[in-house]
Amino acid sequence: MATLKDVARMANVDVSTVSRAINNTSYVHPDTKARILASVKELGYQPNVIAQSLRQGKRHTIGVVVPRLHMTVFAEIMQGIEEEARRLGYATLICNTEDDSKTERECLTRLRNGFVDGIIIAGTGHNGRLLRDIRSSGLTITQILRQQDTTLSSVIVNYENCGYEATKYLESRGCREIGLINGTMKIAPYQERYNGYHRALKELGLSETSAISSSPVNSLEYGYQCALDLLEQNPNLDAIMAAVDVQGIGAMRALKEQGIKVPEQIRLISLTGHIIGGMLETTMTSMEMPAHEMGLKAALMTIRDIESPTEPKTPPQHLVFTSSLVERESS
Amino acid sequence: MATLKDVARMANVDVSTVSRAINNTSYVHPDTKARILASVKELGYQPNVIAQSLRQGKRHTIGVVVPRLHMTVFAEIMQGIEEEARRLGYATLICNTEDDSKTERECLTRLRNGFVDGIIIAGTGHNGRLLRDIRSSGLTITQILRQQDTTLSSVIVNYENCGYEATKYLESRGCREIGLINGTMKIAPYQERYNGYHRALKELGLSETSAISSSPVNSLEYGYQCALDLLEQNPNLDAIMAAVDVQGIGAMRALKEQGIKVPEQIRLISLTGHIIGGMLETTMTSMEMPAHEMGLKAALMTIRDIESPTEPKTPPQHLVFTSSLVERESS
DNA sequence: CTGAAAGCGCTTACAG
DNA sequence: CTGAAAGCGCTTACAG
Repeated sequence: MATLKDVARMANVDVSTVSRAINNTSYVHPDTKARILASVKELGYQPNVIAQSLRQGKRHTIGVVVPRLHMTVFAEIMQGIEEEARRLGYATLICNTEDDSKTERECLTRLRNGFVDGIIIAGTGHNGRLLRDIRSSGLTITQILRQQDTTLSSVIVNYENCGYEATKYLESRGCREIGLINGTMKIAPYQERYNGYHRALKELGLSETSAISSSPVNSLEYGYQCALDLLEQNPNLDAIMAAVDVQGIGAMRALKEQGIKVPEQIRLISLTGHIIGGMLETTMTSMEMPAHEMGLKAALMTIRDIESPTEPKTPPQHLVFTSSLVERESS
Repeated sequence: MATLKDVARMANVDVSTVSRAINNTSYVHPDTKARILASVKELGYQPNVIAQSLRQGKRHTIGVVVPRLHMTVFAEIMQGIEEEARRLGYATLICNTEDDSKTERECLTRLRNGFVDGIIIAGTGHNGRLLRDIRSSGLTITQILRQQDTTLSSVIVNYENCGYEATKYLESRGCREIGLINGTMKIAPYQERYNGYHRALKELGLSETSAISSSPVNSLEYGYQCALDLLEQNPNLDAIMAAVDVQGIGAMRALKEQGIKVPEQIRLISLTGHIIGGMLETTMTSMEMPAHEMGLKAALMTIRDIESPTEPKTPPQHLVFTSSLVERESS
């Protein structure tokens, strides 16, 4: 790769002049500039972003740390983040943690040491200390979808309300034995969805049936397994709420194998719907969040904070969105 | 963030000694070392990888450029790549292009200028020149799944055979009017799947019915639209081959809406299956590739080449895998 | 065993 | 309008 020095030599000027000509950072005589740009072109010069970063202390890059992208709402959020970041001149680096706290720690450690100016994370909840350290070392951190720490900014959904509304909806459709497929309560959204479910049941005078399996939470198998568990726990089950879409898909398969008809015998609803719900053989009713917009907002908040000149950084901001019910065939 | 200098000052030694102590790069007196490590701990020192990279000319990072992760086989390949990279001490940065050549160019340009030592790419086919430039500037490039350029290494599947075998299989199940949902022929795998399909039809004396829509190739809508097109083109259609899973899911929905039974009236097969196929209401027969292993191999090839001391780099290597048929309910 | 110096490729006050 | 110098945070020959 050609460097500034090579260009300078070829154009017979100092490297500083080349830098100025390329970045339009101060006036350069048109003739000189022309000569320089010709050399740049001939050598195919490309600035080394690593050197720029080191020098400027800014990398115009944000890191995004998510549990999974595959078949989850994170894929949609990611698109929003990328779109907004691109618009504002930032690149994005994605890291998958598979909801493993050790992997997450590795990702965070790598990102903090110079790769990025800020981090958007849907965390495992196990690296709270590290996250606060990173924050206080000057990087911007925004929590997305999972608010594990109120001292850090966040863009989330009112999950409690989401679980509450879905339960009320099912009851209004005549269901009395409503089961919940959930995830570990250590992760905020799962805890809150459960709270909403619980509150609604109490108000309605209904009793609880819920399941948590041991497979990775965001998997089809998890939903499949949990659905079978629910059926065993409660033979009179007449509705299933799945925390996320993939669980719902797995549950649908389990019901099919048991010869149970959806929605005739059991109504099914996903609490975190995304695009696939409308394209299944039996389309799935779901609570849907404005994922794309949430991504946009998270990117905007993050970049604004990165570029804010105030020190210490601005206080944490919390943006709460609401999911809305999209009725389809499964309920 | 604390720097080497801070640690050096605190431990009363030179920065070079700190560097040596931390990296175990030469003997340091145990007492000095202890003092240094104590300071490191107290200051919470973390090396700045940007500075390390600039200095060493190596970043121990590979970039992965893919069209999409969401609901595609790339998600699975990605897991393989990440697993192997991690094992070998490399980090991975993912870039989504959404199969847009402009976005792809931006990603590549950003990555080349210092971010990574090598790139694994499933390309759009529109930046061949840029890729060769990057290659000749010293970065390792490995094509995954899409071999657009034989002068660059690749890890792919024998798509021609895949299309051929699937067609023969459907014929053996009694199908005579076999439709193909494909993607743009400019992308190698689509062209090759078509070739295999075509070859089989010719051998069997059957005629062609195929569809390409205008939505993004990897989308549910695309499959849905194409299925409707196929039905219109050929009222006697008795089988559909979808290039990828999401297309197959969309097609299944279209058939359901038309009141057509799968597999009784139309058999359905996906040429690029992954995990979701086994969890649908009607599980989907598909040709499956060893995606995880392909990811491992791509990462290994890439990192081996990065670390190979020979200059110019080793000649391109091509690894070809074969898909195998997994029979499920849809056929 | 450890320090002083050079340098990775840039940018940016400071002169002139 | 342009050059010379310093410095971002490291690593690594070179001395001693």
